[in-house]
This record gives sequence, structure tokens and C-alpha cells, in this order.
Amino acid sequence: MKKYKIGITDDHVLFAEGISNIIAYKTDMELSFIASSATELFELLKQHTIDFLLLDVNLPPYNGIEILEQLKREQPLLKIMILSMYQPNDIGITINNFKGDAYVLKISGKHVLEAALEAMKNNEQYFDPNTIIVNPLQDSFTNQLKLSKREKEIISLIAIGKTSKEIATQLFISELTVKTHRKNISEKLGTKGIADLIAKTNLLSNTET
Amino acid sequence: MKKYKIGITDDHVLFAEGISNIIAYKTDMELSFIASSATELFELLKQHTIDFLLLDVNLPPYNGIEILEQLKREQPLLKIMILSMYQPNDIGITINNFKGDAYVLKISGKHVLEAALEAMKNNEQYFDPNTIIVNPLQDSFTNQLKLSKREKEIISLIAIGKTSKEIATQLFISELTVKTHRKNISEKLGTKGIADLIAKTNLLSNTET
DNA sequence: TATGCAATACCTACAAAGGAGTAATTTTTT
DNA sequence: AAAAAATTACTCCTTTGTAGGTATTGCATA
Repeated sequence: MKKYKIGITDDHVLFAEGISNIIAYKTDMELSFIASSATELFELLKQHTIDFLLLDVNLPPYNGIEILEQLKREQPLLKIMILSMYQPNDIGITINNFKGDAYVLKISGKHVLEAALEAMKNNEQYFDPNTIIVNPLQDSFTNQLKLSKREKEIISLIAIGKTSKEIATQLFISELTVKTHRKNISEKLGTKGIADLIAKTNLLSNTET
Repeated sequence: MKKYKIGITDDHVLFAEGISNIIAYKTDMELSFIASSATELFELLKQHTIDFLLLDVNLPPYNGIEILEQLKREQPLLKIMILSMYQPNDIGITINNFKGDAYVLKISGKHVLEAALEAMKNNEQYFDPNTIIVNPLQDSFTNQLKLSKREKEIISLIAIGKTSKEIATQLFISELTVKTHRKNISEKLGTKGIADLIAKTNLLSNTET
């Protein structure tokens, strides 16, 4: 039987070691390495050939998504699962722009992790059922508001505290362009100020418990 | 041989399930429960008598430290380990004011968790060797996470989209006073901008006084 | 191919927020 | 009663956001 080789990257080593135990119980998988930083990951990838990489989005000082996209360009066959504490749209991820093979929330239980691993074995893309983004209801909601892809992207960056200047730098566009987008967004949503924008955005994308 | 009964509380269920496996390998310990919220924890504590509680500091909408202190008042014999992604002084904890029995960083490996468990067995207080304990004589010591009643009031008004001028009118104080409060708040919380403030406030405590 | 929209970039002017001080008064705690 | 903390208010100056406008490019599709 084929043994899938797994690599885990998370700066919270306790977490990585924890889930490595979940994998240890699987007969068709084996752990190749645990990396606690991006640099360590790249080093270990040179030494090991793995099938699946479980990658934390939050890997200071780097961005897990950027690492994901870089790895996908270099090794398209490597299947990558993103482990995240954030909802996809909080970090600018949509179903359309996600380049990884699985997106799993840390608030979910191990059954979700297992389901994601199964999906990767079958070459399917997997989204955590607890993510809000895959909810078709919410999706049509945002489409009703006619927010463009770029506008949604900028909203998510505003929501995590980025200024127009920072957003401009990150997206390689002019600060003035960002300001135009902000203007159009607040026009479409009818918001006054950042706090109001965040409040209104949360109403659209949050599931009430 | 005595079997120590363990409870784990963490909103990141994957993390809790992960470290539960580390405990599963210990012959003198057994898992009693995993709780993913504060309310669930209090419910499960009524049903189980445990020896050690592993408690995440980050348990929205509550603050793990406040839960710790409450539990310690109610059940002084229960040994509580704080699991945290933050350095102690980032959340206002010093060696002197820490009421728990162990403080473990999630960036540490399982050996630290094991050492902390051993210390708790011996009735000793344990601090993660990776913590950076701040000299109480330094300036940053005064920048603790202690928000006054007025400051919390103003935060909640900012969060619903009020401007400084509007807050001033509502509270019958000068706009300049509101600005002073905002300045002190962002100083205490280390936030840059409204969005950052809202994000950080949601992450940390939300308790009324 | 023309219309429409998204994304880009710029302008002017003003409002709001941020940051660093100083300082008086009231309230709370020791 | 003294000390500490909280609340109040101010100045000066900088950065960021808001709101109105114009305008070019490119892409899609009707």
C-alpha cells in the first residue's frame, strides 16, 4: 500500500506535534517532518520528498498564502492543505483565487482534517464546511451587492487594519486607486467610516451561533 | 497508581484534539473532556472532577485569564495550565500576578508541555522557558492591558462607527477628551487604527465592569 | 462593434484620526 | 491623609480617510 508522506509547518510547534499524532494513527500515512518556520520548511523540502504539506497561514514574518503560491509554482504536484484560524475572506481568500488543495479551520475537529486528507488523496479540492465562503447563500448575498473581486479583496485588507498606503504597496497599485475603491465600496454599501464598514461586512459574512 | 484526570479547553478544536493525543501516551494520565468554549467548560466541570485543566487564553468572547481567576476562587485545588500564543507581558501577565500553575507557549514543543505537567504533579509553578519575562522596573510594565470603565465605553462606541465628535456629544465631554482616551487606548493595546483596534478587542477580553 | 463595467490613476478640499506633550480635577485605593 | 489612578481638557503637528469630480485602459458580452 502506498504510504503518503506528510510535512507539517506551523510556528505553534505544540499544534504541529498534536496533529502529527492524528496522522500517526493513519496506516497509509507517515510524517516526514515538522517545520516551525518558512525557512525551515524550504530547507526540509530539499531533503524530503513529500506528498502532502499541511501549512499554517500564519507564519511570521511570512504569509502562508504567498508561500503556498510559490510552492505551487515550483512543485505543482505537491498537495497543500492550509490550516487557518481565520475565515477565508478575512484573509482575502475566495473559492476562485484559492490555489491550495484544502482549507481547514483550526476550530474544526479532527474529522474535518481527516476528510480533507481523504479529499487530497482523491485529487479533490476541499473547503472546511465551517468556512463561510462556500456557503452559497452568503455568496449570492455578496453578488447582490455587486461588489467586484477587487473590492472584496480590499475590504478584507481594511478589516485587518491595513491603511490605504499599505494596501497599495501590497497590491502593487497606486494609493489613489485604493482610495477610489474605498470610495466606491462605501458608496455601494452605504457605510460611513471603517468601523461601520466592518460591522456591515460582518453582517453579510457571519453565521450567527 | 494514581491517574490524573485532564480537561482541555480551546476553541481551536484541532489543537485540543492534537495535544490530547500527547496526553494519551502518558500512562498516569487520562483525558476527561475537551471543551471548545467557556460555557461548555463550566458545564463539563459540573459533570467531571478533574485534576488538571489545560486552558487556552484566547477563548472568545471571554478572556482565559479571567476564567482562570474565577476557577481558582471556586476550586483552589484544581491545577490550571495556561496555553497561550502570546508572551505573558503581551496580555498583562507577570510572574507576580499569575494565578495559574503553568504557563506554556504554543510555539513550544511537547517536551515543554510534558515538563509543565510534571511540575503540576509536584505542586510547582511552571513558566515556559521560552517566555520573555519583563523586568518589572521597565516602562512597558505600565502598559498593561488594564482598560478603565470609560475607556471600554469609548471603545464600544468607536466599534459601532461613532466619530470622536459624536462620542463627545453623547457623553457630554469635550472632543479633545475623547481624543485623549483614544490615544491612551491605542497606547495600552498597541493598536494602529480603528480596524486594528476592533480586531484586537475582539481577540482579547470583552468583559463588562 | 458598441456598450458597460472593472480597474486603474489623478485632482481638490475638508474631516477625522493619530501621536506627543502638558496639566488640572476628581475618584479610588492604600 | 497621602498616593495612585482615572477623567477631564488643552496645544501643535502629521497622517489617513472621506467626498466630489474627471479620465484612460482593457475585457467581456450582448
